[in-house]
Amino acid sequence: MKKTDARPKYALLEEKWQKRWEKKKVFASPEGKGKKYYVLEMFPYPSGSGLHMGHAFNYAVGDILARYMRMKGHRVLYPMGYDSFGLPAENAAIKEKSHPMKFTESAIKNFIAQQKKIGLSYDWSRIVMTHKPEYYRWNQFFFLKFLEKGLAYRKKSSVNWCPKCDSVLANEQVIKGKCWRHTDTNVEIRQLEQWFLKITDYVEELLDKVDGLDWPEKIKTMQKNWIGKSYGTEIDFEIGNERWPIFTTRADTIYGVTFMVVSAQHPSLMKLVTDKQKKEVMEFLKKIKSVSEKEMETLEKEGVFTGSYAKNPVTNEKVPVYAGNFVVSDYGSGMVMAVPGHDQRDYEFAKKYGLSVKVVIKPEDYELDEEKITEAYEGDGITVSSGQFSDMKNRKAIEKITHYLEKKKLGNKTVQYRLKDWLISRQRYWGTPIPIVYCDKCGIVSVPEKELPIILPDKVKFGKGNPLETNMEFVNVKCPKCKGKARRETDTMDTFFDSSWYYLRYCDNENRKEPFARKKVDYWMPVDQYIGGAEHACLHLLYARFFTKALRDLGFVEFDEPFLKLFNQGMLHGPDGFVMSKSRGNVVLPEVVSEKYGMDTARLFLVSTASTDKDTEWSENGIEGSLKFVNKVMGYFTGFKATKSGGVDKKIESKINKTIKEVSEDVENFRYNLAIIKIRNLFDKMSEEKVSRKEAEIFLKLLHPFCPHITEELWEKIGNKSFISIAKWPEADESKINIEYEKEDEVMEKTIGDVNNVLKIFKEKEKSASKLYLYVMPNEKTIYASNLGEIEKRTGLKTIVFAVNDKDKHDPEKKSSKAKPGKPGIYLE
RNA sequence: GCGGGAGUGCCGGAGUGGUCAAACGGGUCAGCCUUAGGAGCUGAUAGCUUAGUGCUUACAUAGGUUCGAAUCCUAUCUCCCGCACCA
Repeated sequence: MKKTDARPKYALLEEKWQKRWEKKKVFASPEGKGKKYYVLEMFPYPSGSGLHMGHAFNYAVGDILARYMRMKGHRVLYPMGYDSFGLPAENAAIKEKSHPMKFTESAIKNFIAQQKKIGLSYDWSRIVMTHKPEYYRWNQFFFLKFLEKGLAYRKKSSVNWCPKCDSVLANEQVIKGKCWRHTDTNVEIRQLEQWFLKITDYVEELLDKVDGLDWPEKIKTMQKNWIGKSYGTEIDFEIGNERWPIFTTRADTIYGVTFMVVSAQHPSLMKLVTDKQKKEVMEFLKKIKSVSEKEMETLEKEGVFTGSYAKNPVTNEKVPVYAGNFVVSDYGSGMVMAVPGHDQRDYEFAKKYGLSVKVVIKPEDYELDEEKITEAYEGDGITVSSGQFSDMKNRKAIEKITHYLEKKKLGNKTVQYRLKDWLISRQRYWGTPIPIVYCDKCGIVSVPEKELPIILPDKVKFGKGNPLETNMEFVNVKCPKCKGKARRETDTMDTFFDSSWYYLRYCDNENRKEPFARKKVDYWMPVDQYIGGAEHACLHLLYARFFTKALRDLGFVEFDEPFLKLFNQGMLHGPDGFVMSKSRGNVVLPEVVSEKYGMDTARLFLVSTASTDKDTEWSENGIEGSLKFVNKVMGYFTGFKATKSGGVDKKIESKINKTIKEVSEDVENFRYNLAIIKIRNLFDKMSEEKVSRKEAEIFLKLLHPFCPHITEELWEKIGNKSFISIAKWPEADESKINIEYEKEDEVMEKTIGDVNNVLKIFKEKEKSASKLYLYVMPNEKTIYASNLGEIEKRTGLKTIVFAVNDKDKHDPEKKSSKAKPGKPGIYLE
């Protein structure tokens, strides 16, 4: 019962300050002179369930930094907004027979209220919501600009289709063959005509500039892998009378090709299938389609002969062409040359279908016997049985063979990327309408800029298919060019389009004439510190980088990279050990925690258990400790009496300056947990000594980023009229830091420890003592004397200090002879 | 399979060549205060040993480098995360 009574005390206080901050616009961030600092958290998708402790943790991390930077004297831009378009709102609305608009706006309201309760120092006047026409009209605007520039295009191709989303997905949204939102739903491949953004135009820059970013290595590696650059050779094989290009990184093994494999999903597969083989191939295709999800992971390599033969361009040998389930259709050209001697997958396939294995590379230090090998040799070595290319290092052979092919116009050196163009069409309602009209006469026609925004109509029927198609007023339009009958594009944009530039809109969120004023963006951008989870490594973070580069080339911005520094805060796990999420049902709500302990306690606790970049499991086991500390601080300042000036304690002064220095460094490096330890430590020292008002204020300032509400309250209580939120962060005076004091403390600790140890032994022997005699070096006498109170308190003994050379000291057992510098003789009685 | 990260005391976790039996918090135990305490304060919390000492064993496991390792190297095991039949 007792534990829960923190709420009334702190709730009122929190509310009071939150209101004052808002009323006085303490966190407004106008442009101006002085250094700017842009702290940004990935804006949330406003889900109906509101935010939980995991979000609170994320935002607390940013808020602490923002508050620190503000006090440091920077002009801090710290905004919040909502990624409010998207499928979940649409689905939830359908389920609850509501409208996504209604659903979303109430969710946002709820989010804002919750975030305000956490005490986050956002400049709310800069709010951005992507579902508002004032925002998404600029999506449409940018889309048209991209189209003009050739960065947006429409193409029919195999696309990922999620049957549960009822929509296509970008490659980045397909995870292990499943939909990112529906992890139990297999993504299907469909041939559709869709809108793409040419992210591949920037593939080289996206790859190159990753290295220069101050981002976690992990994220950088993930992006690089996603882009997946590999060097190789494109080689034409003749099948029938047609040339079929394939991609390989191992041109050196071309003499070892014994068959070819084309992807079973290859769009032109049937061209290769002879009449005789048709039946067999069809059966095979049917079979691999029915493979369940589970089997996908351990799938055996399977295939079927197509009936065709391919001519090896170097050897002129004819090898059979198989259709196989292990060849990826959309990488390279969807067909591979198979070299079972030097590729394990090909080897397995060859063994299964009785195809021959040829060794054309042999290791330098041992022999390979074609007949006896049990696996492919994938390493480097010397080429053998390779005609004019025999007897050379295989790496060299790659060059030679490629060169030979280039000369004969049968192939060329190429680079392959895994990255594909970004598919942005979605067959769903709750998103930005794509500003395009299809005219029978004129074809694809852009909506003129001055007609923007194309407003997403309210009235649609949800059910099967794309809801926008049910609103005829929306669909049926006049062609902007010929004024004839035309049909509006009903696909909407991927919401990652929205989140690709929201950070720019914060800089000038109310601009009605343009997406943002160049001047303002120049002032604030790039983002100095971006904070968010790692799950966006290959999604949002990649798209946003691409967008920035595209906008740069369109003349909208001047910089290359949007986010200079990225910090991945750890995931907060629920009490059950799993990542906290509504769907798992293990969420802990900030309101509940705040009610029990107060928000400052919760904030303090969240960032003090572990380093903020590590995953943490939520448990209230330790929160009592934070509450105790907050209570102690409150108590201390309630009865605070400053010493009159002149009574400055050098020791405290040293400690304070050291703490300022270290806490500043810790905060700047997200070592909040360590900063808090040092703040607590300082507090312990301060509460033992006499402290001036200035010193007390420094303590409050150090604590403020973590516990903004109580520090405002106490700041006011000790006589300040302004806000501590915008007070100046203390500067450490390093000349005042004296390590001698620390040593003194250590000596004192050691002595107290020794005394307690003796006491313990006394107790075991059932002896008792009430007096402590310390025999110290003459020059140390004052140090011990000044710490007498401390010693008495912590040992519970009446203490008398003698210098070893005091003549009339009480020393019946001659313990004074044991004394050394920093280590007094001890006698108990 | 590839890539990234991690394994520390009863627990959460600091610490990345000596100042380490290891910060800080939690828990537990003991003492004080007290009518009582779930509040506060003090101490203890690897083992043995001792009037404040000394020793042994410890930072996943096994080796190694070093005057010296939780910290560096090698191998192994375990866990987490990302990618995954990319030719």
